Amino acid sequence: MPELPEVETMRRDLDKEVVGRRVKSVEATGLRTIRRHKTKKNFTSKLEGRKITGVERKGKYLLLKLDDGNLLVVHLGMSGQLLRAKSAKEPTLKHTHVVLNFTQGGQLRYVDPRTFGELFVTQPDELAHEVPELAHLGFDPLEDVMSWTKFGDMLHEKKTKLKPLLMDQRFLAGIGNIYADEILFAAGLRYDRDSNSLTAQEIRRLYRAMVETLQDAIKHRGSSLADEQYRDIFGEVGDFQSQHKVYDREGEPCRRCRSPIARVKTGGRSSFLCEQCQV
DNA sequence: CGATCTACCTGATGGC
DNA sequence: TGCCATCAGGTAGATC
Repeated sequence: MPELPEVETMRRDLDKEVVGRRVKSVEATGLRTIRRHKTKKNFTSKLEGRKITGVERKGKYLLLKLDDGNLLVVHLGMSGQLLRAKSAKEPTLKHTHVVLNFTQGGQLRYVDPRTFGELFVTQPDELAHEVPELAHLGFDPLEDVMSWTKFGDMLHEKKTKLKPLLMDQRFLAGIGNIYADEILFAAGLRYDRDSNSLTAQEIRRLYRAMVETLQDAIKHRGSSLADEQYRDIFGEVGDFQSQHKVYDREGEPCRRCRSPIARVKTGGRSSFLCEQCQV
């Protein structure tokens, strides 16, 4: 579910809402969400008594810094939500797997119906060998400065289709199925273009489309689709879906040329595009 | 190496 | 009303 804009929206709100708070106690229901820890106690004991000192994001991962130097790593998978509760009395949603109780009152809850997401506590210097998928993340399109010419060199080094490359977290960190389609439309490029076939102008357009689309989506607090499964930490839906040019718009007129948006299946997932505007 | 499939899960939706 | 198939913002691992 959540891609870079949704995770960044949550990061900014968490920075205001939970940084400076101390964890009094932790409730973990079941082991699946905290599967990197062998026991519940092994997870909860690393959080209890700790103060949260900062919140960072790497790609789609949230990293909550603790005052003992450790990190609480959160990956939301397809259906994970972090929700700020002002008190324990607020009704608990089904599929609530982890609850952090703060000393000053209030909670942070992790809810995840499909349980693809996970939480774990680790030491920063052990990230590299304990969490290879995080250590091997590609560059973050908003955090890491890169010239479009360097970006072009990286595209030319790969011999793969454009969309899978944009979504490859080891190449670029944070882009998923929605934003890959939106970025490709904004750049006027098809999902199945060979990454080493782009002209200098197309590379520049793609780089610009990537940065602008992601920034725009953050301004709109991310995308919530029909099921409204993406919610921010206050339980509110995002607004960027109203700005989508192609994603989930099969058969609707292209906002640029009026021809119907097409939907194709590739690699088991849907891609949306305008056959006229994307070449 | 790249492309494609499978598995991990629950829940919503649509056809019959 | 129910039953079944299909689909969903992610990722890793197997296979060809």
